[in-house]
Amino acid sequence: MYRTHDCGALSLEQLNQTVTLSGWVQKNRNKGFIIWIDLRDRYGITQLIFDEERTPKSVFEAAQGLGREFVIQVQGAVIERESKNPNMATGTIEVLVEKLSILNASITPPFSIEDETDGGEELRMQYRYLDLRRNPVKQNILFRHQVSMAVRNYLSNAGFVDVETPYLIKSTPEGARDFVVPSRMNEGQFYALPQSPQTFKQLLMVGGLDKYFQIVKCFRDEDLRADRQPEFTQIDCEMTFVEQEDILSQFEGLTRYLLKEIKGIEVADFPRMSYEEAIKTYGNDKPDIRFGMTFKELNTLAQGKGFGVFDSQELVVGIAVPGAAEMSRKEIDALIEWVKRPQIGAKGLVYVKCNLDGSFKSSVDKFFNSENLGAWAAHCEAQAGDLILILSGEEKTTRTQLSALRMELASRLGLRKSDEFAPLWIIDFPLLEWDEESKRYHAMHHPFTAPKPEHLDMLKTDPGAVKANAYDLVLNGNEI
RNA sequence: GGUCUGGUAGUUCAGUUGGUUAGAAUACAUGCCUGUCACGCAUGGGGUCGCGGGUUCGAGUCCCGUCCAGACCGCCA
Repeated sequence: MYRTHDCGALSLEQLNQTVTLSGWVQKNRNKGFIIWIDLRDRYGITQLIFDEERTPKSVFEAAQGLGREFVIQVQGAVIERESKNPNMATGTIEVLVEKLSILNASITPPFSIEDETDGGEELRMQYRYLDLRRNPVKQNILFRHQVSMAVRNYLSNAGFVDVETPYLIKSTPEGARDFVVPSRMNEGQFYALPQSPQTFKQLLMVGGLDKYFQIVKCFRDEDLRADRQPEFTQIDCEMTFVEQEDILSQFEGLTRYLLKEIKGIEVADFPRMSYEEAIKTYGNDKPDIRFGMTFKELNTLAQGKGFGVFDSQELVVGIAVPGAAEMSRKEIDALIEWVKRPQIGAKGLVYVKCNLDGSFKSSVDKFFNSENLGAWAAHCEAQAGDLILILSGEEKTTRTQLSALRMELASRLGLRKSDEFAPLWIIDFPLLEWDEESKRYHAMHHPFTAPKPEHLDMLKTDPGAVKANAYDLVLNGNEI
C-alpha cells in the first residue's frame, strides 16, 4: 500500500500521543533500530528511535519486521536535537517510540521516492501518484500555484477582468491544426478546441470590457518538442485603445512583480532589442542575454584569403568562448562532431585558440597568418585564453547553428545560471515572412498583428520590409 | 511525414573485432552491528538482452522488418 495522505500537519504534541503515520517511511537499518520517517515540509525527515533501555520489547520486535515502505501507528516522546547534516532539515526531531504497530506494508516501489530519484521519466509518469510525493515535483505544483495567484492579483489590481471563454467552439483557423470533438447533437459535425481565446477576447473588447485577462488552456494539434506541448496554459490578455508602449510597460510591470513576489529578485535592466539586432548578435529571436559570446561577422576579414570554404559562403560568423583556449584537441574534435550532428547540421567548425602568450593556434593556419588571426580576435573581442569558434554557410542556417552552439557552450560552462533572470523585449518583428515553398508571404508572428502605421505604404511595394506592432517577451533564452 | 539516438536485472546503466556461465551500482531478502543521517559488513534471489525474421558452427553484438521512447527538421502565433 502506498502513501495516500500527507502527514505534514502533524504537530509535536500529536507525536506524544498515538498517531497513524499513513505516509512514506524509509527504514534505515542501522543497528536495526532507527527508522527514517518523512514528515514532509513540517520537519523534514525525522527519526524514530528505538532505545534498548527505554523501548518495550514488543516495539523492538515490530520495528524489526518493517519493510521499506509501510503505514504504522506510533506513539512516542519527542526529542529535539541538532542535525549532523547542516544542508538538510533532517534529524532535528526524533521520536522515542513507546508503541508501534504496523497497519500495512507496501510492495517495493518501482523507483526510489527521493529528491534525486533513479526513476526515468516514463516510469515516473506511469506511477505519477508516487512521483508527486517527491519534493521537486511537489515544489513545481506549488510554484505554479504561486505564479497563478500572483498573476491574478497583479492583473486584477491593474483593472483587468478575469473572463472564462468557451472551450467547445466553432473552428477559427489560426495557423495550427485544430483538435476536434465530435458533436452528439449534430451528427457528423465537430467542435474545435480553441488554439487561443483570440476571437472571444476581441468580442469582449468590442463589447466594452476594456481590460481582460484569463489564465487559459490552449490546444494545438501539432507535433511535440521538448518545450512544446499540444495542450498548454497561457496568460492571455487584451486591452482596448492602447499603443505598443502601454502593453510593453504593463507586462514589464507584471514580469517584475512576479520575479519579485516569487523569486525575490529585483530586475535592474529590462532592455528592448529589435528583431534584427537579436538575429544579428545572437542568431535567434529569443536570446539569452545573461552571458556574452555575441556573434561577430567575419566576412570582410576572412574572405578573399584563399580559404575556399569561407570564400564561397554567404556568411562567416564567430563567437569568442571565454577561457576555452585550454580545450584539448580531443575536446574540440568532439565539439566539431557535435555541430555536425544532424540536429545541428553544420558542415564543419573552424577554431582559433587565443593562447595566453598572445600567439594563435587555429585549424586554418595554412590559410591565415597570425596577423589575420589577430584581427579576427580583435574583431571578436576575444581575450587571451579565449577560443574563437567560426561557422560559415548560408546566412539563416549558419546563424541558427551558431546560436545552438552558443547555448550549448554556455550550458557546459555553467553560464546559464538558474538563479539569474534577464528578461527583455524583442520588438519590431517583420510583419511578413516569405515562404519559398508556397511562393507567398505569411504572417510571421500571427495573423492578428498590425503593421506599423508608418510602414503601411510599403505593404504593396516591399512587403518583406514592413515591420509589425509585434513583440515577444523573452526570459533567459525562452519566449514567454 | 523525415533524420538521428536509444530499448539489457525492480531501477540507472556497462557489455570490446560476433566466442566460455550476460556484469556493475543501487533496490530487494536474510544474518551481524545501539547514534545513524547515501551507515557499514557478509550472504542470497533476481534477465524472453523490446518483438519477429535472417546471416553464422555460434548473435545482447551483424542485416532486414516491426513496436515503443526521446531529440531535431517539417509543422507550431
